[in-house]
Amino acid sequence: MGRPADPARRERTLARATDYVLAHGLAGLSLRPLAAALDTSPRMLLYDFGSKQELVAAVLAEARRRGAVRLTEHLPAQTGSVQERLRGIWAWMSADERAPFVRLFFEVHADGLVHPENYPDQGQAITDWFDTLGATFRDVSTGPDDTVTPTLVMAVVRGLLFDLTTTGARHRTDRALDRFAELLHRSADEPDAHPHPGRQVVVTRAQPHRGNDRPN
Amino acid sequence: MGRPADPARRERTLARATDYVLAHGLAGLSLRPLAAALDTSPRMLLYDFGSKQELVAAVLAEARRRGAVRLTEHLPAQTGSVQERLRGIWAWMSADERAPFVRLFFEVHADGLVHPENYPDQGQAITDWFDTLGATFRDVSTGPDDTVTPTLVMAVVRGLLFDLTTTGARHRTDRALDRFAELLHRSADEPDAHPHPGRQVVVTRAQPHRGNDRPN
DNA sequence: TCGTTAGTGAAACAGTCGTACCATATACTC
DNA sequence: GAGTATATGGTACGACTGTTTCACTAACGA
Repeated sequence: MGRPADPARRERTLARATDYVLAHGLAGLSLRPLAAALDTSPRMLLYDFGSKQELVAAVLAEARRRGAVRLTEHLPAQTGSVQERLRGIWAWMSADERAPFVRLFFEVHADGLVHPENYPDQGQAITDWFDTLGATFRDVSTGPDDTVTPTLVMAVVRGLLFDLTTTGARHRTDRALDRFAELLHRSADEPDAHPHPGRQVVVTRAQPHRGNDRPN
Repeated sequence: MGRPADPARRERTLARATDYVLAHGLAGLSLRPLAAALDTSPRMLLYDFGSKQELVAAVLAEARRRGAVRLTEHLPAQTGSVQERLRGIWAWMSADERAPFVRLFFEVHADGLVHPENYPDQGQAITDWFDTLGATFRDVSTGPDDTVTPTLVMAVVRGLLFDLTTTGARHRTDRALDRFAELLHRSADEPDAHPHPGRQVVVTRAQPHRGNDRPN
């Protein structure tokens, strides 16, 4: 009885809103301009999502979903040398098509530093990479549950992305990644040519999520 | 003739405003709460700084100045092994006392990605490290004008800071840095055990500042 | 046609924002 | 005292914010 609901409209709005946020960023997001760009009204945005906060959460989830899909279909297995795999990851993540995602990623991180209470599972966005990258770089890992290698690889990629997005120095960042790939490649060839006491298998898998300075 | 100007007041306000921004972040900064916390009025803030934008610029310059002072007095020369130097840099930058600076740093970067026109010299904040770090890690550089090694070192530090501030995983990030230090150390011992054709001295010093997608 | 539910436009509300205007107070020289 | 430049308080403006309220239409089953 009554007019049937149309969930497709909400999905369509969500998709277009995600496009909009990827193009314009999260910081200055406002309902009225967003609604105007989406050929709808702030009234309908609240009708569909309840509040701006929930809308943002839905948009971020959608963006994450899109990024995850693109990634898994791009990193199927470990093929080629360490350098080739690393270069592949870097080329994919630093490509111009990924720039909106990278930008949103940094924006969310920065906002999460000021308002950590709004992003309860942001740490998971980091640790989720472990399984994927751990499998990709198994030959240069220190053990089956090695979290240090994925941590370092992702730190290099994120740090270089930070540099690239700030300076635009494509050549310099490309070469820096090559240098890292070379370092990592050597460690595979000579696993213990120089014994270092600090080298040991890591046991910890998931670290507690920052229970330090903000007691909230 | 007339009442003498009191430039000390502006300096005092700037110092306290910088404290406030380091504590509360840049994103939600508003004149009225800021003025209230500084025992002054929005009227005086505009009187001293002209506009909010100029105030923010002054605060960022002051924050950068503070950070630079602390750094130069902490990294005097290259002492100890590569690992020790790298660990020293990491320990200093990831210390809790630096957290407000790191947070502001990431916040400015994220805002710069959305509004690059507001940060004309942000690329310099990256390339400024080259001289300092180039001197610190001269023994593992590929040449006197090597920008790749400082780029990679800073990328690792920034990427791990990104991880640490998100997940709070102190132990895991510490170990990841140790792993990188080990990789870098080996490359010093065996400078060319494995010849790689891609290895060569970099000539470019300062890259053009991202004149790509935003023609403004 | 009527009842019922979903969708939607317009307007208003209560608040915040940066900033401008106007008056006045303060501290100095002459 | 007058003259003058600096410093400051108070207030209001116009533009924005997320959200709410009221009225209304659209689409269905009975």
